[in-house]
Amino acid sequence: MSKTTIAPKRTKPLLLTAIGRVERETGLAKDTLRVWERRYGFPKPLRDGNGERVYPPEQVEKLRVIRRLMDGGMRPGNLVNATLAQLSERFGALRVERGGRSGEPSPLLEYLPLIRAREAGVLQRQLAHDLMRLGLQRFVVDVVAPLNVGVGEAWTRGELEVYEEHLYSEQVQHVLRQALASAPRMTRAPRLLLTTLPGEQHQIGLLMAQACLAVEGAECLSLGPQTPARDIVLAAKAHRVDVVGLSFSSAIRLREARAAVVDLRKRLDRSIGIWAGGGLWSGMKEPVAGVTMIASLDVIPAVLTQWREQHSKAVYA
Amino acid sequence: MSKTTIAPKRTKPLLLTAIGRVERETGLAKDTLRVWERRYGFPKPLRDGNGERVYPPEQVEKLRVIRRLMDGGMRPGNLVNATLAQLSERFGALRVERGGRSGEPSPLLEYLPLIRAREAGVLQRQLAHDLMRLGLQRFVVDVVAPLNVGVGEAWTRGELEVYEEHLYSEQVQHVLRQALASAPRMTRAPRLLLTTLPGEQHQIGLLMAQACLAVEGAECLSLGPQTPARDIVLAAKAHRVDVVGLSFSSAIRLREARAAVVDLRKRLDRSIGIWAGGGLWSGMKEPVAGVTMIASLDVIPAVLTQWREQHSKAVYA
DNA sequence: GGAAATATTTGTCCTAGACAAAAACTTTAG
DNA sequence: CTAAAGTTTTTGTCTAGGACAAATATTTCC
Repeated sequence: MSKTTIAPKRTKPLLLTAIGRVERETGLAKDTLRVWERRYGFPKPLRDGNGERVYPPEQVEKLRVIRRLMDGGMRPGNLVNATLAQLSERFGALRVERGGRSGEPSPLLEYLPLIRAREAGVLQRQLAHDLMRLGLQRFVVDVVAPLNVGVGEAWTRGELEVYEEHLYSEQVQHVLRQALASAPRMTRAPRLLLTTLPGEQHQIGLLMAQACLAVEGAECLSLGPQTPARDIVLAAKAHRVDVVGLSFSSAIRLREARAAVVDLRKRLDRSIGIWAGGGLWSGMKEPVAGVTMIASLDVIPAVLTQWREQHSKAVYA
Repeated sequence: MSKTTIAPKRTKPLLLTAIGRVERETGLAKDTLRVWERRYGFPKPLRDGNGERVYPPEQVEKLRVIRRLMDGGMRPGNLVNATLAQLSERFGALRVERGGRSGEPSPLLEYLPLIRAREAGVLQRQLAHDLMRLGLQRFVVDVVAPLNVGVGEAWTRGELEVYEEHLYSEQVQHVLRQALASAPRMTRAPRLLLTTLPGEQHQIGLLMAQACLAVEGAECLSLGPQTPARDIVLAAKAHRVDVVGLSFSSAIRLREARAAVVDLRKRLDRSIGIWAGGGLWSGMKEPVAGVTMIASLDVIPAVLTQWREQHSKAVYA
């Protein structure tokens, strides 16, 4: 290189975002961003001195909105060439039926204002209060679970900001962990290893499951979120667990999740059960062989009972 | 298409892994995997019917080991053409000086056996005991922080499995959250918004910071990990915080972290401070303008005091 | 010894084409 | 009118090989 590089060589203009960063911020893969540009003409990033894409903030913002509408079930083809204003209007049209049954007195009505008002303290106290009132089991099933669905939907419809959802998660997690810590530690069978697969970040599903299981006396060992399949196999072996429990929020693609579970089933010793739970499976048709699907927290006690019956038979027969 | 597609079209052979999954499992980008194949001849995946790469498990395993050695500072060029056995030997040669000062009576000696023995219950009791004995502040600074570093190093050297580290994290998190819940909730200035940037998953750093800050009476609001810059800005505004606190483990590249912090500084109102903490910054030379770097939890009280002094001056002067 | 210049290594980005899975739409049968 | 079966469109992910700058290692010079 010559010595004429006195001028700063690559001072990226203020706030323009490279493709890698856009991928991280929007969750849209680099390949996807490029193919949209080719097909739909949006996004249309500027280019820096090296011919590399740089995205102005408005485009990143619009991508974010599109992503959100897509999470609600819309397809990009119709979205990319709409204006931001037009996109905002479409939030109302999002399908709401995700959870299924409605009409019940949802805790959402009570809690959503608290989340919206950003009253972290009040929110936490209300949660703690409901926990006291209902007991851990009912609190999880009747309050936290539907609340989660509701918050997810509200977010999808654009009624909540990301940070409001983050704050909510944090409070719920705090309350649940506290409750778990004070719950008596049982050591009845089955021994369970709880975790999520890589890509699934939501911890709350895991905590809810742990709570329901702990209440029923099962011995839980949680690895936290995102354990690679290989390490789940190793851990299950090392800790001699009877069952591996996996949690899936509905924020993940059904196909991928299915494939991952099938893969794990292949790698894991047949004597170890796999229980796959979470909102994701509620819409599923065909089950995976050798895997118990738990579409709702309600059925955990039944699944446990069944396991214990089968297992005691196997042992004493 | 003809109707001769009676034979199953694309039954992926058992346990072979497509490039997307390898990316998720090893953390190596698709581009990187392809460029290594071109340059070094490893990995050398098979091809499926469509000419797409499928990786056999041994290669994925080796990639995982390589990734681990690279996290310890080695470079791929020398690693990719070594056998698995040769790679194992190199774990011993990893640089150990990361933390800097050593020779202190490390809690690692006491705890590592517990983690290794997979005694979740004992581990948690020991942590709780030390918490009682030392108080939250000292517990965090003298036990959890060095323990974290030690566990990270042990993992890097191949002395711990991923699932052992996961289990450790989960226990520590539990104990810390419990302690935080029972700590009195102060409402003294400054108001802090705590979170991590996208890509930084480690929650423990965040919790440690929260603990140290809570002890000093600062009002903390944690959003949990991985809040996009845009949402940090919105949240800081909505909650009228004085300072945004960010935690960085050393598992992230310094350059990217720096860029992200600089970017946030640009977007955030100048009246709102940014405190960037975590193991990552201990090796840093030049600070970022307008950002307070907190290389160690020790200095949090001092930083708080300083902020309070400056701020009271500003208000009453 | 240490600083400066040079060389190598390495990750990320580029283009533009291909194809299969999923979704939407159309047709056919009961 | 519903349901199954077939067709078309939409969409994401994969491919190849080239390019380049940042990071790291090595040599040269004082």
